[in-house]
Amino acid sequence: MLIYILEDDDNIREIESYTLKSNGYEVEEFVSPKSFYNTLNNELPDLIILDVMLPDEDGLKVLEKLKSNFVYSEIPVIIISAKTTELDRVKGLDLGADDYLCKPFGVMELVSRVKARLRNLEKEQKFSYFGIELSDSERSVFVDGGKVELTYKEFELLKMLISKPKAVFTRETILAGIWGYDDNLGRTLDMHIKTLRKKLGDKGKYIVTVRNVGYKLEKSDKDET
Amino acid sequence: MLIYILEDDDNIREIESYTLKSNGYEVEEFVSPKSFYNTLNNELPDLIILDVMLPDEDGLKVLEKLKSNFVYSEIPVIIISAKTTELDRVKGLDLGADDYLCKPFGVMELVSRVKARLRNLEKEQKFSYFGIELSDSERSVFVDGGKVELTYKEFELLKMLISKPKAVFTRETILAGIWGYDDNLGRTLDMHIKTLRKKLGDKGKYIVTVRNVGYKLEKSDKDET
DNA sequence: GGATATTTTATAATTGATATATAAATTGGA
DNA sequence: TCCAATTTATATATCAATTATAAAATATCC
Repeated sequence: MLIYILEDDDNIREIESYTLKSNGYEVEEFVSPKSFYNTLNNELPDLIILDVMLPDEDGLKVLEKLKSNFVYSEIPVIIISAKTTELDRVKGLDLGADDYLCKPFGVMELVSRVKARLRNLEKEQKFSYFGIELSDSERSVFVDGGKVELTYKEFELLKMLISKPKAVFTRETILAGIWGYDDNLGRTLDMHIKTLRKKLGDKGKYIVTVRNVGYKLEKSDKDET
Repeated sequence: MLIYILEDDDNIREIESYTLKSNGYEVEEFVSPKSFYNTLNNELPDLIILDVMLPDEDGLKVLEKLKSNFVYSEIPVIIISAKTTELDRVKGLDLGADDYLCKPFGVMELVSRVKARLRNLEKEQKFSYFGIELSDSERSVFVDGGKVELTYKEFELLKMLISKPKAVFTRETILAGIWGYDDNLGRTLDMHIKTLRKKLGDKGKYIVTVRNVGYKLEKSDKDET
């Protein structure tokens, strides 16, 4: 589990970082929004810890940007701030923060709140849909009991679709979630849909194209079995 | 959104209940774990607010039971407690609570933290009107329980109309909203209204032409059920 | 460096949107 | 009540946009 910390105070940042690392998390530290944004473009963390009072840019501004861009909006954000009034907390939470911790904070509580936010991700996820079974922890896929070898992108794609069968995922959502793309040019996604369908055999047709929108996983009533 | 409150103190429970209700949530109040469990068997809430010090059974015990049973474990639980030390908070969170709020709490913060927990669930939109059902996330439409396949424009059109039944949408509004047109020339809209009516079958006549203005979705009194 | 995975490019196939022409319905006025 | 004007409905053929596919090029991983 990868955590990004954006905090300009060296002392506090090091306390946070040390605490989380000793609890088994991978941590990247950032002093300014600028370097934070740069790294964010390369790799997405599982959680972000955000200070409010930063030198260049208000932490709440950073929060707003994160939550308004669908590439980042699903990443949990915990604000840690010296601004401690109820109004401050409400502001932060209503802007989309997932938790708000006031300075000075206890390191045990920090860990517990981080754990609480990551709980859903960390537990073993298994999905199944009409003969297609996917285990996240094993990174394995079985179709009608037979193992199917998928590449990284194919697996991520199927995982996204099977995580919520029948729900339509737009091309943008898929490209953002799996590729980290903001803009959609080529036919890369089509390509992976094609190979994934092929590898799923009969069940390949459960991946349904929703023209002008994206794709979904859905077994039509007509399909036997 | 349905919220269950388990809290034995009448004053506090009423404050919580009143606050949440006035923010648009549906609330059920429980004084004892026993009645709480009974109702839980009948209907699952979207969120649970839990007091720690209860007469019969410790609130943390209740929490443990909830989080160890997969039927309930996905429901977010917010603890509200007079036990306010860091250790208390850590205990609650580590047992699986999704948030921990200390008494005395501010009602605004309560609402913000409830919102934060429900944020992911709330965005699913479903509309229905006299046998016509539309799910936005699935991009599906059912008429009298039978699935109807709509094209992109047809779906957008029906979504607009069903989002506010009986309200008249002018041709300009529709063309601007769905086509992005500023000016209205051809018969494109009529065309799509036609195909949409056809696909809705019997219910097609619920799309009413308002001459010189536009269209609306409305079942006339004459139409049998 | 070789095998595999991924992306790009080019082209084909498919589907849905639109324009045009015409028919039908509605309205207001004689 | 009928007629003319206006607006809306319908049918079809064409066009445009989107998606699928195949093959080649590039990147990535042992």
